[in-house]
Amino acid sequence: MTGRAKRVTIRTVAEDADVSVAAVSKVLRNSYGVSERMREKVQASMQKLGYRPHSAARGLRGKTFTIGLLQNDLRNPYLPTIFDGIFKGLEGSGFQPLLGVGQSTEPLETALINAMIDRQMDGLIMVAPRLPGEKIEQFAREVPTCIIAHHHPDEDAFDTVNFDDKLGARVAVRHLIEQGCHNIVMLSQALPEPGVSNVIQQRELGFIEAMGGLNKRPSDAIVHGFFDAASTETLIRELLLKPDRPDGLFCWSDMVATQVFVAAAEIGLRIPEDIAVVGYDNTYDDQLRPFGLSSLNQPGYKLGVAAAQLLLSRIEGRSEAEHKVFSPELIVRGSSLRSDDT
Amino acid sequence: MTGRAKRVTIRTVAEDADVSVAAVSKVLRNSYGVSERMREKVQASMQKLGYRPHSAARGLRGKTFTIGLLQNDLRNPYLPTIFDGIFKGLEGSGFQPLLGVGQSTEPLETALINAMIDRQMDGLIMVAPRLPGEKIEQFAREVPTCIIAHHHPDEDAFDTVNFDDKLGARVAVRHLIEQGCHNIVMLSQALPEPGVSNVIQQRELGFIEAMGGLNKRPSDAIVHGFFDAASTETLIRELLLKPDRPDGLFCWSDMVATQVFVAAAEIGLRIPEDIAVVGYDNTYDDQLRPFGLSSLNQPGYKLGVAAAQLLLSRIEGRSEAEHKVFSPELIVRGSSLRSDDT
DNA sequence: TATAGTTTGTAGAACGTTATACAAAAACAA
DNA sequence: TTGTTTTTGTATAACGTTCTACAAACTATA
Repeated sequence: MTGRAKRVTIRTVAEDADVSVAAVSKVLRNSYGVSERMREKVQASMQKLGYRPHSAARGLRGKTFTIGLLQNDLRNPYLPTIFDGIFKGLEGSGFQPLLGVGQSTEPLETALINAMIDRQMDGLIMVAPRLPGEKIEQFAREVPTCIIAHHHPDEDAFDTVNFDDKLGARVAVRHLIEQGCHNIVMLSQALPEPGVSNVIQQRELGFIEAMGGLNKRPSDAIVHGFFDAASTETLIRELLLKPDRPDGLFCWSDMVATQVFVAAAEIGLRIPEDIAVVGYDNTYDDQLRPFGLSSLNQPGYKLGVAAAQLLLSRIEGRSEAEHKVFSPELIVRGSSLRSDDT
Repeated sequence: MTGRAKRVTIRTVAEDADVSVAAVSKVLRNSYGVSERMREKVQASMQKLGYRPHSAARGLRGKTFTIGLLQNDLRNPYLPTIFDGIFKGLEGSGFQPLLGVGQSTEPLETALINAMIDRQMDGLIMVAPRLPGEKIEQFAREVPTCIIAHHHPDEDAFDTVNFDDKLGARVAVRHLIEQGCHNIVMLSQALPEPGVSNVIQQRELGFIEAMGGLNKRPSDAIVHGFFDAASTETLIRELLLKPDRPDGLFCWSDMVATQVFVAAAEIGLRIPEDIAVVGYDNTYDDQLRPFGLSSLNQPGYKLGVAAAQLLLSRIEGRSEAEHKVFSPELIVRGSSLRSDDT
């Protein structure tokens, strides 16, 4: 009954406004050489017919006005703040962001980025990609690219936006030392493929630097969790039950920090008296307030806005790379604050 | 230095394999009329040159092999389970899922869906859309569509996949009554635009049904929270501090339920002794175990897989609508379990 | 009034596919 | 052999845009 209506194309508009197809296209892209009278006539027709440009067709020639966003972990509560920033930064630019989920493996990530390039997207923002630098560089040569949360300070094929992860780790360690911790351990995460560009690796490096003064082999002071929560939990339990269990724990993310809370409670260890805990990302601001988790605040929103702006300017033609680095800030709460009178 | 390499097209392949463009296209779509010898020759060339079809170009004629996913709330921890299911269900189909974020307002959602249609996507899966039924129906006539978590049992323009939300609410209320609660309140959420298709509304309806026997006006028994966490928190506090505060709370989602935990702890109310709490979605399985939140389990994974399959079959040509409804299951934990010996 | 701009509009090739219509070759039947 | 099918491969018109070249109509200048 309701016959699939024929799409309104640039041609339909041209006929309706009684001008050439080329004219309509010009109006659309507001390029040089259209009289006021014509512009109005054409715009009226577009309005009337409800014309919307067909981006697949556009893609064949020029832009698709689409930005590809690469994300790996839908569950990480830190990431939405980044996306909020990206959306904000893209608002009003006419570019439509679309998100692809890489599921944390290199082949899937590669396939996804290829898919985006095949769909002729105009720019890419990757959040914490798993891909090695050379691969990203290769892609970046095909399409304007901006990377969030992956350190490539010397790269010139693409832009990066980061918080200073080394600094964050150093600040955390210093704080734990000030609180009287002697046996500080970092709860990190095993990387599928290690590389200094990785945010976690950077935090490890900062941790090692800051621990330089302590008499402990760094390798012993870093424990690597896993990607799935269950195995990480076992690991945490083991760590907390060891005879020489740590009295200070620096967690690579708030997510694992909450797991520590759970495990500690079940084992009967007090936080911060028995173990002081510092997390990372300052998520869970509302939801887990009673835990009072100390954490490094690094508003993802900032990253997102900056990335969007960089990408837009690159699409506009900029070709020298820019690398933005923001500084995280330690928010001290109950989980690491011991009364100074011991 | 590294000149942007020219893209390998179907034409390049044709030349390399020394056949016609049409032939390559046929191989690509494995359509009728290709000899074994030719198929091999062409595939070898494609392999050698690393050919990848250009979907923007494809879109101009036929399919783009892209599925649009509509999501509204990146922060809801329940949704990733749905997406896992969708990804799984789409795996190996050759369709690439891409996610758009609607940000919970109707105009943005409409714009987003239009953007997807303009990009010539082959199918749409919308998760808990804000759009009214007629609008969805309109879109569904342009492109195969499947809706998750929105009840439209009589619709025939698109498919739906849901858990039975009324049932879940009824089960929750019955359980609370069995646990001796007399003053049961539902903590719901204000809807931007109400409609029975909405999941939350359905839960309210189920709640009212089950409360039928109790001597309280339903309108008093349902409290509506807000979209932002902060205002909802204030509301919860007020509710818990009222002289006739509830002794049983049915929360529309685990997210608000955790807020209740926080507020109760700060006010000094015990769960479940003072208030029994039942949540919805059974998220936070790992992370909040110590809270022991009773909740309605409704694995999103199932929804996702089913939706993907329905969509694929619709793309294949099915035209009669299908409406799948699964049953949620109450998982009883400490937050609502009172020892029976009073 | 010529001549040289400048402004306004149009034709039409191109982008990388798909798919229809058809020609050529091979296989079969009489 | 001759005709009839069937198989295999090709030429080419779309699809909806963009954009370069160019023609036509004005304006300004000499």
